[in-house]
Amino acid sequence: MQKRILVVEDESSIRDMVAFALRKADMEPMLAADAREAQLAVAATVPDLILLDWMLPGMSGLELARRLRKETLTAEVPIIMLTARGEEMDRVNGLEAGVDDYVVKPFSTRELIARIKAVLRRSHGDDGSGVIELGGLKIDGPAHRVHAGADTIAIGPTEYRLLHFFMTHAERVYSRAQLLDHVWGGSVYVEERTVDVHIRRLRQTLQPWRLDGLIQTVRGAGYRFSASA
Amino acid sequence: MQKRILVVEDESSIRDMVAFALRKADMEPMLAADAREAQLAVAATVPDLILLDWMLPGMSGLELARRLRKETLTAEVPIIMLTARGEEMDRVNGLEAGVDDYVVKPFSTRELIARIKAVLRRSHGDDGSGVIELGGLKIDGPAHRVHAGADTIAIGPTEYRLLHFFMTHAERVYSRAQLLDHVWGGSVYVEERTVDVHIRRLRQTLQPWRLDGLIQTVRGAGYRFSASA
DNA sequence: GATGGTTGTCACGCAACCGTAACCAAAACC
DNA sequence: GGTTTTGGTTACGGTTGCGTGACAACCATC
Repeated sequence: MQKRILVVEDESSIRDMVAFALRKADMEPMLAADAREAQLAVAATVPDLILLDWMLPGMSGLELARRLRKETLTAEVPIIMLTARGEEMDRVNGLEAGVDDYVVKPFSTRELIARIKAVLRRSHGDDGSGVIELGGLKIDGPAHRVHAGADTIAIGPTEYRLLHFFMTHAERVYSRAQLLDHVWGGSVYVEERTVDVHIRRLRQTLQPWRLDGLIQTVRGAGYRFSASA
Repeated sequence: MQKRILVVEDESSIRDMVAFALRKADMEPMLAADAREAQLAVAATVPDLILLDWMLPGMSGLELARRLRKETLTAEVPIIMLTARGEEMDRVNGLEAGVDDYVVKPFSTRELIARIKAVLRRSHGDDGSGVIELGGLKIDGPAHRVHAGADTIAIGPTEYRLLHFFMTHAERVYSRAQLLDHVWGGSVYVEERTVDVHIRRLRQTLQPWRLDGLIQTVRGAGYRFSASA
């Protein structure tokens, strides 16, 4: 199925270049020059991924990312930010806003496409219905349910959000700080070790189905959900 | 290792400017004023990257790009095109001809060098997705994993950081002090000989896959990661 | 206001990991 | 051939990071 990519970029030459590269890679570009246009576009059709320039007229890309994350429609849509050299130090802020990846300008179109595909692959298993199945575990977004084979797994709210984040971002390591930002929402302050405890609880609820191995510890780095080994 | 960049540009002032910038960035310029000179130069020495002006006397840069793509010698060499403003609509044809990137005139030398480096990085196993493959070893940054073929290699935190640094800076010798700086982070003080021990440990973890030879000792200078022999 | 469930924090313990020193092997130098 | 320098290898004490169990605070429901 063709993926729809929303490109929010005020510089027309970059926008056109990206649009062409997307078409060539069999993806459908949606173009917007500023935050307002972006919001209109999103209201019309929800894209599969959003490509967001860091600097935009009116509202910064970061601010727009925050708002999109709060909207129900776009909360789950992955975001890739385009940053110029020297804006890199702000990655920290971006990760707090729930940005999935960064591409530093100047970039080659191949590099950009590779990143987009990587992010889409990560949120893969999601066929658009909101149901994801990975490693014998099935999470049903709309129904807010978790299944292992025929069984339904009883799971608490935080555990559910954590698991959902992991399954939409599989095969990638996230630090405690990143998990707090993505799952708890950057605004509240909680101890980093709290993540450990919830990881433990999640593993414990998955244990009866021998699925606790899906959540792996990467010493010194964080945690990873992985269906392989 | 010095990279050879073939510059095909009929305007001598631009050619000289680019040549100067390349030398400053530790790259070796090869100069050509038209398509014929370019083909002769390529026949003599295959460059690592080709910088091609859109407008050339005799044959258009685009046409030359197409021909170079068909030659076995140059089929894999990345191409960056230089286009004047207003020629932008033709990007479409360029991308179809297998051009890797564009730089629009007028450009700053800094931007040009940045683009060149980005494209070279990609042609060196780094496609921008954070996964690098060199000498039968694959390191996956986002997943924080190391692979040899189908196997996943278990590796400790410091070993991982060391390997990651080596693979992003292959074919170059680094002293113990430099490695401490880059891998440990300049702030903490540790003995230089500590590096030896971690090199040893890294070699040991790679040994079962006969990949320990990738890390070479350069007596009196330091260590080097090399995929070639 | 009692009950059951959920959440964040802490303290403890264990295993993995790290840095250092000491010793051994191999070059390089004279 | 002997000495010096450089790197390889090993063993070990100390530290750190993570898993775990316990617990108080909170919330909703009855």
